[in-house]
Amino acid sequence: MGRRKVEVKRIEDEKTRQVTFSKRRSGLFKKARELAVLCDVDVALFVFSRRGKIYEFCSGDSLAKILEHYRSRNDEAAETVNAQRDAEAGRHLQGPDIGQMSVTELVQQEKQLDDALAQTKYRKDQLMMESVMNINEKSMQFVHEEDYLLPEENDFLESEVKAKY
Amino acid sequence: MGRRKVEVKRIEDEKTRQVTFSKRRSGLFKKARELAVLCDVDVALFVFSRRGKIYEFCSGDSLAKILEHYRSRNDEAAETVNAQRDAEAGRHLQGPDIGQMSVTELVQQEKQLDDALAQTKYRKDQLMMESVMNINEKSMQFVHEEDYLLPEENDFLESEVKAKY
DNA sequence: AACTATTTATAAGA
DNA sequence: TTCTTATAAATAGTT
Repeated sequence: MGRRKVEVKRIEDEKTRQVTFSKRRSGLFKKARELAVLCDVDVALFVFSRRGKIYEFCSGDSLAKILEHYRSRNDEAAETVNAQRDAEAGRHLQGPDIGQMSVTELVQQEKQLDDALAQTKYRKDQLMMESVMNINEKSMQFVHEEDYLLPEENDFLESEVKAKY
Repeated sequence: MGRRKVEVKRIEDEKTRQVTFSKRRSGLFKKARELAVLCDVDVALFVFSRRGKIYEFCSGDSLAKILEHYRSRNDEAAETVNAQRDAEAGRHLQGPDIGQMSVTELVQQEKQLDDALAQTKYRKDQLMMESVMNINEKSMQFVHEEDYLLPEENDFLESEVKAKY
């Protein structure tokens, strides 16, 4: 949005970077406030400059109130998850108590869960695709294979299969 | 930015509000990321929908590390313990072998991982926000971006604020 | 979920 | 730094 289109990568020229920081920071806070007001939601925004300045925006209530609200919801979610885990008799995910973990640990845990989830989904899709292919081989032999070589048809098949589960 | 100029006040029509929320939320997160990248600063953004869903953006892991460091700077022993636990984090999520599971089991596992992931994110966000609050409390001054609407005063406030961390 | 008329943000320049 | 302005980007209402 300016005289020229700009690539999204670190601005090397310090003066330009500083000016851009100032302008865009203002714009970002303005938009954060607008989102909060227009859509009646809570927004918390923090920007930490390299020199250690902190710029903060918190919609409406104080951050403390938002956090309190957030905490109660979190606790509810925790109860649900814990109850489920107890019911499962520890069959699967025996991790450390999340409540005791540091931010760094939680970030790491989040990555691992993301990985595990991706692997699980991949394996699940793999199995399901195998099943579908078996069905096709056994009951749909009248279909010409060339039909599936068309990109559109292929994409269609893939997405439909995934969408069902 | 649209067919009409829009007043910055709560959108009463629910459907419109929902659509606007979706659009503007995307835009806000995009701009948050751009600011972080272009200006090489840390940004943390939390949006809480009315239905309790949380959308968060944090630039890199660097912010988590900054916050974590800040949290534990008064407790060197804690850092050591945390580091040890970090190293061991990978051992905690020992589930059954995915390769041996059926589709049904995989679906169940996926749900559990989803839950665990959600829980982890909640807790991470909670801790991050607590950390930010601690920083704000300890640095006696910070920028109130609520004052954004008063450009002159905002500039005055902004000029000399520095956080200690 | 796309489209497009407009408004808004902002990169350069003064 | 502040203002100006050409241009890019976001988005409100529409389909």
